[in-house]
Amino acid sequence: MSEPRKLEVLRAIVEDYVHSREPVGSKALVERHHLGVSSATIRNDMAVLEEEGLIAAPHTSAGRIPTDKGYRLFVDRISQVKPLSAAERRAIHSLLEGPDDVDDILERTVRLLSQLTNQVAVVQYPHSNRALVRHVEFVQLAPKQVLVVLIADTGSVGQKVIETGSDVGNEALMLLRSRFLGSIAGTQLALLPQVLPSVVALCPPELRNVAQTLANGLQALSDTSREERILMAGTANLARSNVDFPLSIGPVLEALEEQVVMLRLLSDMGDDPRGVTVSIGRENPYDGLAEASVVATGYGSGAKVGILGPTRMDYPTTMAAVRAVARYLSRILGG
Amino acid sequence: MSEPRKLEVLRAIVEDYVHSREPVGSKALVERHHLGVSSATIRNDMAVLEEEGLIAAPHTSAGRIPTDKGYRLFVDRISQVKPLSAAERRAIHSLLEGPDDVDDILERTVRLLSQLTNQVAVVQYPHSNRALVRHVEFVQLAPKQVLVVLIADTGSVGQKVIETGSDVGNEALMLLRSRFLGSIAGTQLALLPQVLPSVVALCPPELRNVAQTLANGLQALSDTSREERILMAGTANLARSNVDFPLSIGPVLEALEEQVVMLRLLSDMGDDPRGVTVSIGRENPYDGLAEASVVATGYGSGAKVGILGPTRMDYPTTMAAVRAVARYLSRILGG
DNA sequence: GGTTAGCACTTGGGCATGTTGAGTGCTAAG
DNA sequence: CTTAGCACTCAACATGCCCAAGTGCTAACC
Repeated sequence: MSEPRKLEVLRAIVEDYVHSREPVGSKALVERHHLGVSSATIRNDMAVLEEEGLIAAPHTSAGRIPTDKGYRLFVDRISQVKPLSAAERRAIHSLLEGPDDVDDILERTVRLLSQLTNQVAVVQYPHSNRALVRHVEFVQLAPKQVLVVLIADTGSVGQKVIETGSDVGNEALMLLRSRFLGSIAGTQLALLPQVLPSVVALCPPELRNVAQTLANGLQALSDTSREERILMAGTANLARSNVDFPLSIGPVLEALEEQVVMLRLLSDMGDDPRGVTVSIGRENPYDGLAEASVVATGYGSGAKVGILGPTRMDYPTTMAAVRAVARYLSRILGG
Repeated sequence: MSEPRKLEVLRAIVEDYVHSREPVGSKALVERHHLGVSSATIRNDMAVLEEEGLIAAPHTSAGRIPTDKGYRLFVDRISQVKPLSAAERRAIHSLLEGPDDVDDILERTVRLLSQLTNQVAVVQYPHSNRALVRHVEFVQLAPKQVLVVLIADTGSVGQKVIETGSDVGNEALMLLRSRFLGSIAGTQLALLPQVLPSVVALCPPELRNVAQTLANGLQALSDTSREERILMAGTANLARSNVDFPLSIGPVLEALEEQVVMLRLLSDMGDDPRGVTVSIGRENPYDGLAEASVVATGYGSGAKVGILGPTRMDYPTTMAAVRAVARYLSRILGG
């Protein structure tokens, strides 16, 4: 049996199944694709594919459907990225226009991606490790409550209310503000842990406690700031594509709601040199996503964009869309 | 026929249907509820109820299910709010602990509410009309880009990137900042539209253009600030409760994703003096929610909290939960 | 008048049975 | 290695049947 044809058969099965949603049989296969052989030969090939765990039959007299492993092989070795249509390119281009506000851009991106792919789109807030501290503000909200605001030169703003053990006077707060600002303005957010202690140390002893608390707050802001948040759109697509599997949609929605799960998932997916990374079905660490695949890639300086959908999805097109969107996103937001 | 019993029958039908999910017949009714009459009598009553459009039969030989109108009557005149269980009270109480950060509180609230009711919970960011301007910051991001930050004394922070037509020097920006800050610090956000123009007018002529642009930005921030956003949780509950109606879940997810739709919906629901407002099925303006009900109420100074679920829901319990959560929310966040 | 028992009638759901068609695996020949 | 042929399997569909739940109606009852 010829190895190339075997792959060709797998490819045909995947493609047919993806858009018919029905197990595909040997006869239908030879009709729709002009492989130069008869259905009997295909049957033999399919038997082998099944033995190798690449396809499976729901029941005896049904056609075959790809397994997770089958999709994996398809994605890795067979499929080639499909170019986007002109309309799609245009839609992405129009992202370039409009306001430069990060929030706006991300929101529009995630919507666009969900429409492009008909899946749930997810985007992580951009990493701002290289971002520099632009401004620091301490605002007294209540006697023992201070709002700490950290503004980066990227335009990202982090805020947090912290409790100061004791009552800080407004003048003291102003003093601390200018101290902090003077010392850390212009430094990278990522370097804050190294810089902050010395600022605290230089404060007058009676303010040192408060200064430490504030420093902790700033620290926390720089860590968890916005890059630990995600935005998503198109959850309704889940209902559309899964009319036959209404069962599995619950766990998927749960996973999507748990930002922690999604962040974990996204960051666990290494960066494939080929452009996009795909995680298929049970390859996913989270059980609720056993019937789902994630197609994602990095953009900017390491944050992720991607989509989530049923394992039975059109990988080539989806991968193309994700890749294209990520590229534009990188371009707009800069490295 | 006695009017009170008729209502009693409707109540019984609603209650049974809500937790059995099956049309309820006359015989089952007399068995489960000790109404002092026979099934034949109930049948007569049911015929009347059907005539009045309060209940309907899916097909000839099936029991009856409540119509939207039936639920409406039930909610308005029959049901009495069920007291929460001790465990539920405890869960809500524990909201009082933990950080005072508005975002944290809202997030925990919405999660709690969705668990309490097994529905999708929605909460609108608190209205901050009474909020005072605490701080204003202009940060230059690029030659023609300025980040405008508006901080209120409630701890809410709004930010927006705006394009200034021309290049503003840093000194000019600092000047403008102190002008604005001096004039509007301490004023209510709601009053900004009246105050801002005079600030602009007092600026040196060469800066007036920029000042106007910045003022517009501030204006926009105070309008749309955060009260125009909503937070939600528990979308997975949709899948759970709707195993039989997998069809309708799509449109509902769409509606939930459109913050505009939800905001409209929430604000269209007047504030019922009895505590909570209910919008049932087709009473909802949005078509996708024709099979859904919304139970909501105001908290704090006018923002809304509530839940969304299938028309077939346990209204008394749900209403109790929403009301209780709203009360605690008001207490924590203050009027 | 309201209530009730009784009864004929409707109808969806469950079940057993039969039929069909897609699809397989195997074998033997090319 | 490929292919034609064939027996076999099995989900999906259809058909017919019966049953239980439920209704609406009528006539008697209090």
